Amino acid sequence: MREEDLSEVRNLPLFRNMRAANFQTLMQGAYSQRFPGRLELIQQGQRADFLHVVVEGSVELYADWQGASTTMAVVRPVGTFILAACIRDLPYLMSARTLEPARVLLVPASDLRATFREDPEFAVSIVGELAGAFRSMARHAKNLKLRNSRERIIGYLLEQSEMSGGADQFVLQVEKRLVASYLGMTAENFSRALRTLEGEGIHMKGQTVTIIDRAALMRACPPDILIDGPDPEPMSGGVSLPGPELPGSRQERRSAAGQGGVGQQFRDPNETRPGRT
Amino acid sequence: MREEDLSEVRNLPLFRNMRAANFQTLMQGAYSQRFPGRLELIQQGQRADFLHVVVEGSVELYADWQGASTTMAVVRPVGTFILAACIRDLPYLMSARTLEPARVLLVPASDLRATFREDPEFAVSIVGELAGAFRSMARHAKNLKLRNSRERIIGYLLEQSEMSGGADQFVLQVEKRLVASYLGMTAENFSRALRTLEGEGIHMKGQTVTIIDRAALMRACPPDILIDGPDPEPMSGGVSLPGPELPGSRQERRSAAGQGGVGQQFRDPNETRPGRT
DNA sequence: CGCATTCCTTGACAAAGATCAAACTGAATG
DNA sequence: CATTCAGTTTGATCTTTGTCAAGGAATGCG
Repeated sequence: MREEDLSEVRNLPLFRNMRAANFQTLMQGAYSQRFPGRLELIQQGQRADFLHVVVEGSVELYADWQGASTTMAVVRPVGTFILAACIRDLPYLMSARTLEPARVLLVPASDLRATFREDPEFAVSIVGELAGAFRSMARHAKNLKLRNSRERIIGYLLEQSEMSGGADQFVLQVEKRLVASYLGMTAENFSRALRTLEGEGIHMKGQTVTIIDRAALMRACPPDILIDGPDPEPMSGGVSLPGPELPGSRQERRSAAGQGGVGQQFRDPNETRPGRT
Repeated sequence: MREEDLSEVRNLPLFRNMRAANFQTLMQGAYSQRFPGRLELIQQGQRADFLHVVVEGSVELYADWQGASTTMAVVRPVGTFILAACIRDLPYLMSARTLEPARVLLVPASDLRATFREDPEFAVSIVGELAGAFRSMARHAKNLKLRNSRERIIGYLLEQSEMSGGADQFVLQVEKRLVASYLGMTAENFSRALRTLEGEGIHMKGQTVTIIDRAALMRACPPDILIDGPDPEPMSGGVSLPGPELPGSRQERRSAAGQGGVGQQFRDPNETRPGRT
């Protein structure tokens, strides 16, 4: 594995604080591998033998049942996935495929578990990572259950804007169909909903989103750090879509777990009207 | 705290394997508290100061946004909740309220984190618990995204049957409205859907469910261990509804964590019983 | 016991979302 | 530069699900 990649991995929240010797041991058992685009890396139901770390490219996590399929997350450098399955030594609940050519670091799950007992700092990192992944998934479920499709779209776009440092214009990082699937709707519905958002605060041209009337959008879907936020200390773990890039910076890539959201406020927890569900 | 309760707690997957001395220390900082029914224990957005262990009664985890509200889980003895928030020292993503009078053990999050570094076995338990909670939440999201309401209901009932040891008749453990909310639909829709399932494999009388035609149900919603199953080694963490009881055993209560279906027994005779409160 | 809640059910209706088919777009390719 | 192909958009239509309103059943309490 290349030095540079090693140091990137070493800087992951997951590996950052462990003892150098243990990191070295872990990495000796690991290996880095290149994959072409659109290749299935793992299938749901398989056993978890390796923790996966995306070093380059991007990987989609998805799930299917009875012919239906849904995107659960996209992981970009440097993010990890299927940590939970490795820890528990159980079958994956999701499948993974590359969206584009990618390089992935594979860390044997057995080494992972062994090192966990050896190195308290590593254990702390692992548990923090997992807790973050849990919270991300909880947010995902809340989003699906508490908002309708229109609101989820607005929430997503505002979140993307937030991740672009609050910019009013940014570029979607993934295909719309994939965003639609992630947000739990059909591509057609997503398209139509975007259409109706034109003139209500959003302008779209290709993959470029422009926020015209932020206030109106926030009225239509008040952001909530208990749904939209990333947690303050970003975790990888691949439970969200990647952040956007600003228009005209095509090759600049950040971690999907990346930037923390600012400027979002709590809602008053006391106002509870009859629920939607 | 009562001896008996302590030993129950000691037998939780989370505390079972830790060193006796550490368990004792943890429990010394902890305290047990009684709450009346329908009382809000924690509100989403609050800071996580204590890990909660339900010793008696039952607790609902729910979330709301803009007046809408949805049930995320119900925790019964002996199950834990909000572990992830404690680990990360971040605000809860969910609120919790008692459904009935309950007794809850409160373990200071700081003690939890300290003990984590001290005791590798405890660390292993924590991470296992969290990994399980993550997977449960992932299942929940998959269920919502890949199945329609009718299928989710069938899946739920088949799962409940499974938890009753495959019995064809069992009693719902929680109000239907709550099940409906958990499954991501309105109570009205739930009621109607159940109605149409009469004569298609299900018979309902009050809270008692009878499975008439299991094969038909499994055709309508093929069970999938990557959605419905509990993981082999059951975790608590409160990310599912509790298991049913067989008709005519009203007072027999099992752990919500015991989603793992059958045969989870407590009572491990080699026991330490730490002190006070 | 009867009243008051709370939960559950039902009906009529409206809205949201899915499906199917077809056309359009834009980038990659020969 | 035409072709191709995946992705996107659009329209028409249908299904699913939510909403509102009201009645019924069960339960707890005075």
